[in-house]
Amino acid sequence: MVAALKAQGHRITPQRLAVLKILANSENHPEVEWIYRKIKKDFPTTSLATVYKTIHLLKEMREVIELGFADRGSRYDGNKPYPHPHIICTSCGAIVDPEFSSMDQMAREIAEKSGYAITHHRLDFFGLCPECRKK
Amino acid sequence: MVAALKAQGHRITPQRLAVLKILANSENHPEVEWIYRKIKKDFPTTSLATVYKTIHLLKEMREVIELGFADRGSRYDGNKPYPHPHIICTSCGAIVDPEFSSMDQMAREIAEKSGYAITHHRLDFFGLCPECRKK
DNA sequence: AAATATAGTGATAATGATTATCCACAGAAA
DNA sequence: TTTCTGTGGATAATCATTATCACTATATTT
Repeated sequence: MVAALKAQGHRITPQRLAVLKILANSENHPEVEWIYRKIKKDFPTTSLATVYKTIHLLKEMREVIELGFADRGSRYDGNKPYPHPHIICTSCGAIVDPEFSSMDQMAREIAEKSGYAITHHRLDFFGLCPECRKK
Repeated sequence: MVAALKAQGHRITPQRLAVLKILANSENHPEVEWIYRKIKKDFPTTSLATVYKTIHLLKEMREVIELGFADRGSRYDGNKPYPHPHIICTSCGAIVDPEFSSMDQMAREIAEKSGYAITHHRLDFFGLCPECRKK
């Protein structure tokens, strides 16, 4: 990630390094507030805005993926910065990465292996529609 | 839907009927503002809050599903109120329901049949984690 | 049909995550 | 050292959604 930042002409600041480390090392798909609190321990003067800016930067460079939700804050993943399924607890918000084989048995397998009680899912494909491709 | 509302002891008001009709008949996965504007033509005094309340109600009765986004308003589907994949234009926001067979070829098939240029996707499973199941 | 109880509506304030703004500062280049 | 641009910090602004609350409409009961 550091290399990617430098390559694009961005500076490596202590604050950025801190955000970056947390994103690269955490398995829990953290939210901004969580990252912010962790950073405050080492750099008490860090602003929340800086955390947002850094995440936004890494997101644009595709070093981090965002899991956006309408009813709560976004969650981030710097470990596997590419599309992959998630299991999300609708009660406590825990997020884990399931392993599975085919789409048909997917939900069943995921439920078994993860111990989650799957109630519903969401599968979205993003891209440009025919109209927008022309432009 | 009307039956479902009555069954749960809810009143059938003109405003609710209007929201309900729109949700049941539109193929475009409308957003709240769009629904609101359409309703204003027939019931100019309708409040935006009422639209939100009605949608929330239908969502709770599982008559409508919500596609929530972090960076824009939610979109709703009253035609197929059960989990199913979507193709979403990251430029204009157009949403369509693809048809496909297996997970492996899914993205490819969807791209071909829909004409979308798929760049990424999102597949989320929701449910209760082991901890929350105990409670 | 009138009365009553209560759910629903409308207007607006509040909320909360995220983004924009703006100024001061830091680090590289000259 | 001076300059120049990128970055950080603090806070205001934004925007979709929800909460609030007084008023109204609806369905039921009498």
